[in-house]
Amino acid sequence: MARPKEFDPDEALDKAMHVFWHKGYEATSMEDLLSAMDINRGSLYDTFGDKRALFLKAMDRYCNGMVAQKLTLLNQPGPALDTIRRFIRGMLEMALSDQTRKGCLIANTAMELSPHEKEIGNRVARALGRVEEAYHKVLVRAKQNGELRKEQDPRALARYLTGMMQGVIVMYKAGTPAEAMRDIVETGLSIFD
Amino acid sequence: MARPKEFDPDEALDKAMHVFWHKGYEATSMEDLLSAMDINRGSLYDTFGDKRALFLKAMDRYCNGMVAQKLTLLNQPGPALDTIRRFIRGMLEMALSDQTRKGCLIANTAMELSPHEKEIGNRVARALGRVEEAYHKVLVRAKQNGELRKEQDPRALARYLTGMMQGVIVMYKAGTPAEAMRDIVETGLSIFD
DNA sequence: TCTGTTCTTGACTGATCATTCCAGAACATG
DNA sequence: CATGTTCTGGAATGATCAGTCAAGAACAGA
Repeated sequence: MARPKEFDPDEALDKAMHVFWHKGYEATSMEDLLSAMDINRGSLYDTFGDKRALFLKAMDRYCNGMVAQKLTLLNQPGPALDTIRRFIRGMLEMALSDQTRKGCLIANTAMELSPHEKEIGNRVARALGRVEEAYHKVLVRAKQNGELRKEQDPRALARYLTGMMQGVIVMYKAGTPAEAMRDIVETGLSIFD
Repeated sequence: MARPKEFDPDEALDKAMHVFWHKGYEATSMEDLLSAMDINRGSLYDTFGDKRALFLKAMDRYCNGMVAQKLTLLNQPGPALDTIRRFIRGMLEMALSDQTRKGCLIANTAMELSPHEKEIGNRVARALGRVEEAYHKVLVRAKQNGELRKEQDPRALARYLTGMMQGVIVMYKAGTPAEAMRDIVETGLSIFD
């Protein structure tokens, strides 16, 4: 019974997410967000709250969108270890093809805000936990199928893969050449040989 | 032939380094730096230049101090792989004992600034290169001593260790429990078993 | 067409940002 | 003790920051 919004909130949030993803929280100004989202000040504050609230919504969107979608790739049928190898190599190639070097919003946020912002830190931890669980699930299957050695533990391996991929992100943001990046990933995966 | 400084520039730079290390570049204000360094505005600008110049000096101090010192541990005699294991476990325990979760200034800076600031990015890359070289040197010795399998390449392994440790830092900044951190490191090291 | 609600717009606020500048204090040299 | 240089302290700058607000536009329902 009133005037409808002239913009799509999901679309605007998506734009905001990409700005935070690219520049980080502190380095992003409301001006940056406004021009990227192409809406007005009042609309932004009315719809999303303040900068911090908008950032939390952007994180949620990232986790439920980008991350969740990628993790479904780990549910594919076939040999478990092959699925993992394919997944990790795919993530690397995707990263290498991004000229803007945005990396991963979760990793970026972990580094910038986790130690200082408890609520945000909790979300980061939860997101990383979801990643670990996704690896864990495939690795349990690998174990059952006899694809792992006796001393290899799915939980420890899941944590290892989670951590190693975060390292890949750091090296990639640091501008490491593709060849060195592939060395890291292939050597990391050689644990399954 | 004039009034001497009332403060020790090295000491002040060290304080500044710790602030940047703890809070990051953007989140650190000149006020933060002034109060931590316990000097006055004029003195800061006269001695170190502007914020960016101060940050570069802080980075250099970190690389030539903290990092270089740690890397000498990789030059110790004895079995090469044991040296690496000791080094990496030591780094982990050192990190876990830091309640402030500062992490590593190089990794923090890689994530915050490398993609956006070329000059800073170059320093990050150079620092990571030095780390890789330090690993490489020990790994070449390991190879010569027959501590590595035939298919294991010192260069790839050095890159792998460099990257994996960056991942450890991210996970640690994200607040990952010590137990999970040790899983990551021990699984990562199991590549040498 | 009229009414009521919500959205849009842009000016505005006060705080904080990095940086400059200058007056006076402090010291080494003559 | 006098002089010249450098350092100190703090006020002041203009830019930018996040966030507020009021006036008017736009639309849905009556």
